[in-house]
Amino acid sequence: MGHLERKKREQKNIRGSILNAAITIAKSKGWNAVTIRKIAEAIEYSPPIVYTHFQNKDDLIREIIIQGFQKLIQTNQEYVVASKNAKKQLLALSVAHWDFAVENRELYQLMFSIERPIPNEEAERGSLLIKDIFAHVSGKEGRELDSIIFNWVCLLNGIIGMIMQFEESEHPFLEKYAVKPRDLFMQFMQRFINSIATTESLSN
Amino acid sequence: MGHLERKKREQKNIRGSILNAAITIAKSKGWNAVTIRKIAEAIEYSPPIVYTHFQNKDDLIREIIIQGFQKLIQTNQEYVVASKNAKKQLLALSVAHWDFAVENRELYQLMFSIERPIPNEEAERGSLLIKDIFAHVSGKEGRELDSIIFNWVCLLNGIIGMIMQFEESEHPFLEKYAVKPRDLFMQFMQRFINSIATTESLSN
DNA sequence: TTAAATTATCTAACATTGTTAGGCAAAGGA
DNA sequence: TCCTTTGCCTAACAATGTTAGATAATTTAA
Repeated sequence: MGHLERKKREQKNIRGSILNAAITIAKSKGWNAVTIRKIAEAIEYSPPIVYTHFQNKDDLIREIIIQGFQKLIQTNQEYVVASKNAKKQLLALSVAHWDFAVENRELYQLMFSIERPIPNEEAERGSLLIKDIFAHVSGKEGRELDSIIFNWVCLLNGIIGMIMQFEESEHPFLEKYAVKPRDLFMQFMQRFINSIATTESLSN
Repeated sequence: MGHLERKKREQKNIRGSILNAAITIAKSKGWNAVTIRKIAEAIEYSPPIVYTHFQNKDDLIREIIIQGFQKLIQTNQEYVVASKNAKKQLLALSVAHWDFAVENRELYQLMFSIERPIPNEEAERGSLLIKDIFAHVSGKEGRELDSIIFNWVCLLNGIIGMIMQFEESEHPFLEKYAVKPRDLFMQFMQRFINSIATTESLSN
């Protein structure tokens, strides 16, 4: 009866392998190339095995997204604890998103894709940390605070998505600026943070 | 030989019907349901007819996107000429995007989808009008001006995409605000515009 | 230990997709 | 009238997600 544990672990490993295989394929050939058969081939099982671990392909993708948000939350926390004052934490938070997006490009694109309206409790969970920091820097609360965070998220994902697109298509915009995309991004976010910061928090 | 003209027109009509059919299907069942066979059925032709007018499905979609940008540019112009001073024009420009996005929801999602890195000269063309207005309001030029416009576009599409997503998933965020999404959007954009406007243009 | 039952996995098939090859029939030109 | 071109179709291909049913392995019960 103690085998049940090992069994479950093995099952989970298959589940994990499926998820990993999907991400690996996406990394090298894009999400369009992520196919049940290719996943099966990668993990050396037959295609139907996927359906013993996921209801269908959408379910599989959703799982990847959820894990993505968990990972992002973790990155956020790591970056935030590394910086002292709240204003710097806000920039750190922004940069955390950027670095996550660069490191997990495909995953990020999936997570924030407009076409996939997936409401995620994970995202909700992560917003607690964010809310704290924003409250501190902006001095706002309640509705106004929500609105600022909303603004930030939009700006953040808008910029990241756009710079990524520019990079892919070798858009002249990036050449014009002789700075690295990451620095460019930081400039943008710094400006936004300054615009919402109280004069108090501006002093340091 | 004069028939050539009429013939071409008829050909173009098929082409147009294909595009229309694709958009109609997308409107009612989403882009995933846009399929060569369904398009063919809608226009009462056989599937291969599509390939006499488009190289492949991607080509068809690209064409839809290009026409979308042309339409958006037109909307922009209409809204801008209807407002007098530059600052109001800037808000008008923002609202034009919003209204276009609401009226052509699926098209908009397609046009600004992260997953589809399509560099479009059309978008470039439309940016001329935008650049003028921004230059006037912000008093900037060159690199700084580009950067502000970039910021605006990111914010704009970020907010629109996000509010749309919230609407679809009946996210509590929208309930908390007892305002209509459009008004909420205008608030956000107004704040941004104020933040970039020179003190000069702030006076009126 | 052995028979039964359960579980893990596979092979084979299905319908749906994009796409292409090849043919037919109408129209136009000689 | 015959030949060529054109417009369109039927039929097929391969790749996709997904399911049904069979088989092999393992666990349980006797």
